Amino acid sequence: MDARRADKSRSRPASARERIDRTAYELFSRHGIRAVGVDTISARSGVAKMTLYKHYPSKEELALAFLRRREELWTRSWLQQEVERRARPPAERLLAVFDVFDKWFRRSDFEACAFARVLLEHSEQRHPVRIAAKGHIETIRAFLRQLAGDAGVRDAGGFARQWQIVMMGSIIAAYAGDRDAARRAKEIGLLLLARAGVRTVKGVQP
Amino acid sequence: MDARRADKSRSRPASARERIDRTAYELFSRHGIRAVGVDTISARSGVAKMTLYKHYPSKEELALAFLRRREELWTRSWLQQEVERRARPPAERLLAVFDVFDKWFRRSDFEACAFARVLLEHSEQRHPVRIAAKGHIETIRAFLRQLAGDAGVRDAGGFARQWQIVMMGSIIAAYAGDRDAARRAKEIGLLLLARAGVRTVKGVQP
DNA sequence: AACTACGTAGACCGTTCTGTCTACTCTGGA
DNA sequence: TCCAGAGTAGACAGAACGGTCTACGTAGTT
Repeated sequence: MDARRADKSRSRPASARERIDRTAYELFSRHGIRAVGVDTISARSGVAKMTLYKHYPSKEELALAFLRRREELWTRSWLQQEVERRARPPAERLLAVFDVFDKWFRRSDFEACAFARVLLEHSEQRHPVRIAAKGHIETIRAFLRQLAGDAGVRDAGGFARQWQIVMMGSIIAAYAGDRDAARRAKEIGLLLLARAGVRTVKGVQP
Repeated sequence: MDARRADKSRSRPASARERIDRTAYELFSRHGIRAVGVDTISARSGVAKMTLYKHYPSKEELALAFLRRREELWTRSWLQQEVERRARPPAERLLAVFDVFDKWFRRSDFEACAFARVLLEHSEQRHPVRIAAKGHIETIRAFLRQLAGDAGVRDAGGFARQWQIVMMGSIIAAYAGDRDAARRAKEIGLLLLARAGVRTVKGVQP
């Protein structure tokens, strides 16, 4: 078991669990939870259904695990990492969100925001999956609030909420076909920063 | 038949077709297309399934009819009407969108944007329902573009796209729990109008 | 009185859904 | 050598899905 952990990074054949997680991530990200059945995940991952249910007692648990993975891979390892790589000053980092989005929106496999999709998929207020999706959206906002605070914005909380409105709106717009949604959103971002009295090097591209 | 048409506005018992449309509207608006089965619509409307399939040859056709009805009731009879009722000058009308949204977001039965939900529900690019949802989003944007043009905005098309980004973002934010999303969005709207060089009576509330 | 248009109830079909069960195989230690 | 752990294939259950069919009821027209 320890040996198994040790060379996790090595090119060992992926464990059943990993294959389940990866496949669920791909399919749930792209199509949503409702649109993907466990049979499909079982087949596409090459893992027997019984094994899947040994790791996750229900589809709902699998969905929750998917959302956690989405936060790990999309929010943290991708969005935050990319933003921090592209700029140092917090205000520039906020703007960099839209540079990262710009590349994302132009990918042929652009899949939109999994958290928003899952949120809209579940209309029942107290549904665990909906609550989880809300939580992951809050995680993103906490990151924005941190940047806004570091940039010297007075009401960092309110600012972050406005920034996130622009972010989510641009994602839907892009999914509806507007390839330039990120550029338009960045312009709005510049207005928000200007009003907050934050100086920026107006538009640092990659 | 003519007699039936004549007193359509009278308090006659609703026809089967009307009951189907009304029920489909309520359920699809709130829960999405995938989450609602035809059996449920049949049962809740009190209309036999065969009658439903006599009016709509498939669930997909019913979904398309729902989207058309949503445009009729939500976009035109509600959003546009309310906006035009609340203000006369085009710039004020643009801002009024967020006053209307504010009331909407605070309703206990706030159901978010059906077009966005349906768009995210259908990942297949060429799916008729997805294409229709895109079209209805464009209809809303055409309304915004008209107002922006009337307000003297130079690039009315681009301006409308930015306005819609803020609108859609605020809807998702509200659905994720931010009751004040409309107020925040209106502030962004003021910035956009100011930058476009449009004078406004900063914040005319109902 | 007979015809037509519209609607009903409910059985039914084939498929897909989540979730369970059995019986078997492989592999890595003790 | 034997055993435990992990995984396999595939059948299966029970419900829900979209969609079809029959046989019947009823209201209005001619």
